[in-house]
Amino acid sequence: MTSTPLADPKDRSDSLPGNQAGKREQTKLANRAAILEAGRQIFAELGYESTTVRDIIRRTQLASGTFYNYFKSKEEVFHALHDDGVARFKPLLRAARESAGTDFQAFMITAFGAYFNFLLSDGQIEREMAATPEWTRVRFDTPESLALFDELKGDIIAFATEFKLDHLDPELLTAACVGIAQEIGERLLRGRIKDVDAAARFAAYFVLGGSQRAQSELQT
Amino acid sequence: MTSTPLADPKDRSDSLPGNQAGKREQTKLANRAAILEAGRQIFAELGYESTTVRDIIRRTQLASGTFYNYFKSKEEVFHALHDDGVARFKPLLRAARESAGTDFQAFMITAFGAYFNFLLSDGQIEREMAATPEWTRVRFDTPESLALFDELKGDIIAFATEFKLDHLDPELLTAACVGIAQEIGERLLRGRIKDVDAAARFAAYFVLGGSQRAQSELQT
DNA sequence: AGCGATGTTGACGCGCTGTCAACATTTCGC
DNA sequence: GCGAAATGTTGACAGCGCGTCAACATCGCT
Repeated sequence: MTSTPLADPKDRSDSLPGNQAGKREQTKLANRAAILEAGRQIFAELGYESTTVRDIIRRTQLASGTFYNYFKSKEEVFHALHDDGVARFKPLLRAARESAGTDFQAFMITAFGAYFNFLLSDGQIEREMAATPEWTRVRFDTPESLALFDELKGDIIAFATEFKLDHLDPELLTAACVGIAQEIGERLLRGRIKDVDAAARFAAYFVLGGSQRAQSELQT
Repeated sequence: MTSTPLADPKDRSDSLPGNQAGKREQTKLANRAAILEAGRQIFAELGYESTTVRDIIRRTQLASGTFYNYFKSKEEVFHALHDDGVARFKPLLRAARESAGTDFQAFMITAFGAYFNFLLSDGQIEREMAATPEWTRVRFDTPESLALFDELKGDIIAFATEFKLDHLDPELLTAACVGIAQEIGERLLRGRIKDVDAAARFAAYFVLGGSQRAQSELQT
């Protein structure tokens, strides 16, 4: 990086109304957005495995080489889209925590419900499964989603402390919650399970009862 | 080029009296086995995504075209290996059911324990994860594994009936068990969780308590 | 031995990948 | 404004994996 010390390099935005950034900056944003949008569509149409970088770039006005100015591979596009989803879901989880206060049960019901509804309505990438052969799945754990898991783990630890579930490994507890959410969520997406609210309540009570039972049995 | 014939042509093993199957049949078996074994190795070394059909066939003595006489794609090889694993695990699950009799708790502990130990010792393909970047997973639901799920679902239904858990959707219950097993199993494989037996007991008690709680709360 | 059946071989055409030199546009000092 | 440098775009290209297929080798049977 050449650190151009002469004059402020990027201060072209001199309080001009409407003129937000340099043209270069604008098209960069636009191109990136175009690639992401094209990727979203193609992944939903062809599934992750079958789509190629060419498929994505062909849906835009850009040349093939340009793709690599923005992403290293289709995987990176998928990651970006996935992280987008995580970012959209995060506030929902936080809302669940805040509205629940210290009520573990309320938290669980709201959180599972939020996740399942999110999958069905907003989970743009997750729909990719619909185009994917029944038997294949690709799943990514981006730093972004790991951060979400950690946040969830924090919540779970807080409640576990509150309810004196002190014999439970938070790692195991979080894993169980995530696994349940994943597996039921997938069946909801595939239409193998229909009733979203019932599923959320089931999952929530399952976790509650499971935690208590594990706690009492694992006293040592 | 190495004009190495596959099985040396001069091997007139027909002198052996106990030679039952035709030579054709034998080499077919041998070739298939060679491809599968090569696939097992390569998948473990490179991970599913990065390995190519060429990588697999290159590790054998066969020509590239021959691969397609046995499998349509690397995916099909992976499926076969996966089904192999399922077939090896199935008896363990059955043993768990039989040794447990009508004891739901014993069944769950044994079953989870069997699965986790299987993953760590025998789960040949699942090791593929070790070579896979931290954040990518590919998972397959072959007919074979779906059959296993169904068998498990049958067991769960039986116990649910026995214990009058009649308000629980078996689909949800099975999904929860599978999700827990998957997620904890993965953490075991990645070394994020260490104690296998503790994990099995946790999972078992979690399912027991979860089922009961969900049953009593979902009375309507 | 001889002949059809069956399996193997590797070269081929195709499409995708990632790169790069040539080109176009923007930015900035003057 | 103007010209040069910085920055971004383009599409052609070499490399490689894919799946096919005609030629070939081997087997099984009479």
